[in-house]
Amino acid sequence: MKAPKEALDKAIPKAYTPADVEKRIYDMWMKENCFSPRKTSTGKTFSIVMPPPNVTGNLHLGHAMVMSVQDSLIRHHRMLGDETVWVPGTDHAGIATQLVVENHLRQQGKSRKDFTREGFLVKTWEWVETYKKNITDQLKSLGASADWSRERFTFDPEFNAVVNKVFVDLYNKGLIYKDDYIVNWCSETQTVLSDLEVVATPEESKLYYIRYFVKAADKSVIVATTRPETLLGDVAVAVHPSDKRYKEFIDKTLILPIMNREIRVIADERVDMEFGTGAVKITPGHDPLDYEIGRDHNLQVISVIGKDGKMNKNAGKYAGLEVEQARKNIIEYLDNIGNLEDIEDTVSNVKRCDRTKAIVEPLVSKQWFVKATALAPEVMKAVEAGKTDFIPDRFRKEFSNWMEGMRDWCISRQLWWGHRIPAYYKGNEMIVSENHPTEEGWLQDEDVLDTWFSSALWPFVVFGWPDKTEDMKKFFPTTVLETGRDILFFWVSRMMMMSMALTGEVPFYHVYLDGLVRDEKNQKMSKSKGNGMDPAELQNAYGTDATRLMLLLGTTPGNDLVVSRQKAESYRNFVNKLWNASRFIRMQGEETMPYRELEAYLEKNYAKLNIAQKWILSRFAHVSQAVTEGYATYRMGESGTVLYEATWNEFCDWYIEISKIEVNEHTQAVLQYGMMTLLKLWHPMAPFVTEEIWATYDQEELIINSSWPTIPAKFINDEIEEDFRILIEVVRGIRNVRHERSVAPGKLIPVHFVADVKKDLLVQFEEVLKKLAKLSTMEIHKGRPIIGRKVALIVYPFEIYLPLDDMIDVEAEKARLTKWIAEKEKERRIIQSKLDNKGFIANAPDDVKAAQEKKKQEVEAVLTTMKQQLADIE
RNA sequence: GGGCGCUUAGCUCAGUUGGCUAGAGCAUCUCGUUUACACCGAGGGGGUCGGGGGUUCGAAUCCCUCAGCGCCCACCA
Repeated sequence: MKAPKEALDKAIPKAYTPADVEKRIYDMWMKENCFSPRKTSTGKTFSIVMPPPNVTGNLHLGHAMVMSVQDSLIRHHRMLGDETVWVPGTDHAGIATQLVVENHLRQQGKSRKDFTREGFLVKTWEWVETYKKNITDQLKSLGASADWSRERFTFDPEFNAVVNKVFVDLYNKGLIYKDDYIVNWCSETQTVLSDLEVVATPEESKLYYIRYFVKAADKSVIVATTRPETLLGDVAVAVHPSDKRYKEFIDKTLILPIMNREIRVIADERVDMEFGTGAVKITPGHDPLDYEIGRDHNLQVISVIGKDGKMNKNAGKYAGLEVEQARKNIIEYLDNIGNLEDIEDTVSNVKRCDRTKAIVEPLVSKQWFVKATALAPEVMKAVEAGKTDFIPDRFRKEFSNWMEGMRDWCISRQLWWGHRIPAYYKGNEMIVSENHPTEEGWLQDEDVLDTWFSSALWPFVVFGWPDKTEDMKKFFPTTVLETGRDILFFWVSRMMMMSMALTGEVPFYHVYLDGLVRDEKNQKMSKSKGNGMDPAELQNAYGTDATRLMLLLGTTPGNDLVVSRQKAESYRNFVNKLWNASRFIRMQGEETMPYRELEAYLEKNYAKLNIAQKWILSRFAHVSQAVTEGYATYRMGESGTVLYEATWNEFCDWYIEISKIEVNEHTQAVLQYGMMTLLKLWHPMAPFVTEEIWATYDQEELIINSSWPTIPAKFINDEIEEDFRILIEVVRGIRNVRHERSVAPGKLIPVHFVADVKKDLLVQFEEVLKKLAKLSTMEIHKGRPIIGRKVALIVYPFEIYLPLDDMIDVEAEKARLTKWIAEKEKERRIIQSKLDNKGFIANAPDDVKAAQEKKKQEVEAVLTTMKQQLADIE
């Protein structure tokens, strides 16, 4: 029943071309509704909420990695038979989106100010709609098997309603409040930022030493500052209470230069005696620490810098100047009046806006806050109790540390794009309400909420919370949250806080954190560096499956991943290998059987299978277990590596090659079963190519809907695996000798085996050995054959002699044997020393001891033979 | 200033609770037009697991220490 080879040859192209199949397959999955949860037999559920990408963002490789990991988990669990759901969506990304839209407007010569708030929002929604399509299309191109019927947007109207409700609830519970506080102000975006959105970087700057005189005395204190312009807002000078230098000054009154204001010297332990002069000027209006010290000492707050980044009316004659200019003028003036003592070069931490890189000015302002300090303890309790764990575990500690030291979370933003704060004002009255008050005269708060406020609700809002929906019951808490480690604090912590506060439960049982994606030079990829590799480009060049494999294999959770075109290429090659392996199989015969029937058939006929067939089935059983285990423990990188090796180095290199030599009535069944098993095991990671190949096997269902392999226990056969390993080594050994002796590739040579045990193995495998090792004749002896000059090698328990009379170089042979013996002797010594060690005998587990014992026997047998051989040759 | 991570073959990395003669891919060298695949096949070379010390019968794996690199947090003006 040989297949019409030429026909198939034409039908199945020699190389896999991803571009031809990916879109078609994805559309088919959509059409067949493959991504919705299905009620199944296991009774288990598996749910993931997709970290919503910024709606205006472009998908980069970091996203691609996160999505690939999630998709493979989802596909795996779907195949396991769990009721599986992956909820997709996008984030309205307040500040980022607003900046993008403003940029577009700028290119058209317009600015936000040319629009009314409503007009600007209309414009923004237009942009968002086009961007959203763009990003979801990219997600789909990656193969994301998310349930698109559930797609959400963090700023859709329903979401907005929930946000309002949550805000009101938390406000009523005192967990949201409005207060004056020193906040981070970005003068470029004209909004406050949370602590997390501010990055401090060391920058060169000057340290100015300024003298403040004591009132009505001939004494003075010198303070050091990097920001002399804030002097105008000074309300005190602080020293450490135990600083002997300043003991006499405490509670004395100083005259603030320029302003000639009377300020007091106070003592506070937060002052660092080592820094500068040990005396620090206190400006509660423009420094977080000063603000706290000021608060504790009941000091006044004087703001001298306005939200526009200019000196304000409190700055006297400097009012209206840019900060930089004011600084210059002030220093000049202080120098003139003799109060400037010194200027020193220094490096200080400058805080900049994470997004715009503009300098962030600390200033006091009335803002809305979430009382994170009250929410954090519940989260920490849950984490300590192990309700949520972290993969890898080290992030648990990092998370807890951060939670512990957290300050309240500033949630108001002076932006237009975002959930507007549901607070309303009339005169001095304020109400917080889900809906706009019906009476006349109430004006809504102008500010919007930090984007992360709504993202924090994502894991339950997408399931219909606050309603008690079926979905909530079934899918919440979600099984695992996977995301980049860079948003552990931004997002993960806030979801935890909100979830504990609102639902009383953790939002997810596992948090899986990815590392960062880096380029070949080990640099973090980013748009600003211009080294970002575009996933779409890689997908086009090498295929989506190859791109995914690159991101999934050889990685460990939490560790950064270096990507390169070279890597993508090698996975493209692998995908092609898979394709061709199947191509070969399909060229052998057109008949196929449903997977399960095939499995049952092989089980029934197991006894009649040959050794190679039993071997590969056993290997599949073990590999399948290892792959499954990898998924279960969130070590998919390992699953992939194991599979890769099994596919290429075992199935393709050995089994397929042997199947060409040793054909029996079960060959087709084993080949097809093996191939289909591989396809199933690969499907979660390489969905497109596996679905495409699967289709050639004429199965009753799509691979995406098929079940995860559970190889019959009957197929496990450790003894056969061991025997087969020996046969592989025999072949390798002979090939090695041939190569070393430059035996012409096609030349057949005779071989003699000495086999005192396991002779059957050689007999059974004779045909295959002859073909694989290019042997003319094969004789199997007991005891030692006498066949003249020969090359000897030993693959325990066999001795192998190749009578290459015309090619034997006696000296070379002696050298080879001597070297080999030396190596074996060394090995024997190591083993012997272990066995002689009474500690080893007493403490090592039995299987370790038995293995050493066995190895010793083997080594000794080998040594005896080789020494004989060496003597012979001489 | 605190906290964390990394250092294994030329490059990129695996290595689960200590039990190997330390693995893979890419690169490199030799050979090969065997009808699945040159996006291939066969064979080889290459590592005292960053240095030092310790625990142990046994350490790439656990502890201490030093060095280099990287990340996170923080109110040194």
